[in-house]
Amino acid sequence: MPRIVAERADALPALAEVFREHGYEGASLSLIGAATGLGKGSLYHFFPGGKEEMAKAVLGEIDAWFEQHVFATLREATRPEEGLAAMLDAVDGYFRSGRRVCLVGAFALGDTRDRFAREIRGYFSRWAAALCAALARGGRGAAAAAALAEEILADIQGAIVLARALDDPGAFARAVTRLRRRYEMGR
Amino acid sequence: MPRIVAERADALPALAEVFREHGYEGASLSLIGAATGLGKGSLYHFFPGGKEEMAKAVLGEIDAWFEQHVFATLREATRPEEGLAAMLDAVDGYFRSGRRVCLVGAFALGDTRDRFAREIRGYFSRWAAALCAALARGGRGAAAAAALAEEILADIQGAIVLARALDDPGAFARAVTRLRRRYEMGR
DNA sequence: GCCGTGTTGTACCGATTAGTAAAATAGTGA
DNA sequence: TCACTATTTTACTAATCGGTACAACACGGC
Repeated sequence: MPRIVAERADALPALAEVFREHGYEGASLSLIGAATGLGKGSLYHFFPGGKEEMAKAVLGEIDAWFEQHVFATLREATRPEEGLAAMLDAVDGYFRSGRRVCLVGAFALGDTRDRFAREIRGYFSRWAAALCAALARGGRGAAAAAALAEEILADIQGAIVLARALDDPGAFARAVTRLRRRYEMGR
Repeated sequence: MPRIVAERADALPALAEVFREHGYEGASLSLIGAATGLGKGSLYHFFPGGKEEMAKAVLGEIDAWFEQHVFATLREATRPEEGLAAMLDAVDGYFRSGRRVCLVGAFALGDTRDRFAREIRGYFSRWAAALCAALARGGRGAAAAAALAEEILADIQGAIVLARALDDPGAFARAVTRLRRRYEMGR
């Protein structure tokens, strides 16, 4: 089995960047080819399902990253506040302190949502569930924890929108420190 | 001057809906034609600048609507809490209680932002400014008012993302009531 | 009725789209 | 070296893209 350097997974980061910047429809095969350095032949060799399979693979990798670095941390932290602080650190890093967009959120706003409804809903609902559980372990009632989890997620996603709209990453950074302070996870 | 039924402004609502659902790139002229009932000839007669002019017109109308129903209300309300309550009512109605997306926010997340950077930034910065002023008149310090205004905007935009992602308009409705309660504007 | 202007339908342009097919290349195990 | 297979290049669809040009149409003033 010829195993050169090329791996399907190697193309995923560049692929993700293209979808993030141009959206699903806007990510043309020529843009994808330029970003990944792969010709159409290679792309369809690795992703026989075309663009849809590429986007699904990207969503899968994003999901796995959050599962590992965010959801698991939230679930496993001995003290819930530590889990929340770790989540904010990971999120701040992942979204490049407001300079990077949430691909899942961007997909959710457009008509692309219907195509990847399962993946999008899974990402956010598992994030909300992990966050909710951590808040509940922190002593809050089930209802309050659920409401708070939703508010925190909305704050993060909204801050990304705002940072892009105002062209001011600071809007995202301020949201993160605001969240850190509110739940007394200051650093 | 022949003044039939057709007015350029008559096409704007349908036009806005197409851009909202499909994004700027995804809003093809055939989709636009189907939604407005106008052929290409008519569209380019009313909007010689093509899609870009159509989108600018839509953004302008949205801006005017918010200026009239949200920003002005925030500025003119005798008691600031009334202005905030009126804003939440207007926003809840405009976004169809979470079943409708914010076109400006959706544009901000994609590469369409660069094309309409001025309009997008203006919309959000004027909204933030009006909200900030109302909060300041309510007795908060300048810095606290600015931070709070940003948080409220992020909460609204993030709730729209969440509602779409989870396919649950309730996520938006809960955010609105949450905001109403927090600032004691219950109804 | 006619004229002029505002509106619309239609044919067309070159460019680009996603995707297919197959020939050519390159690396690996024997 | 050879055979086998993974990978890549290339050429090619058929459809659609945004946009242009222009002829046909509809209406109001006269």
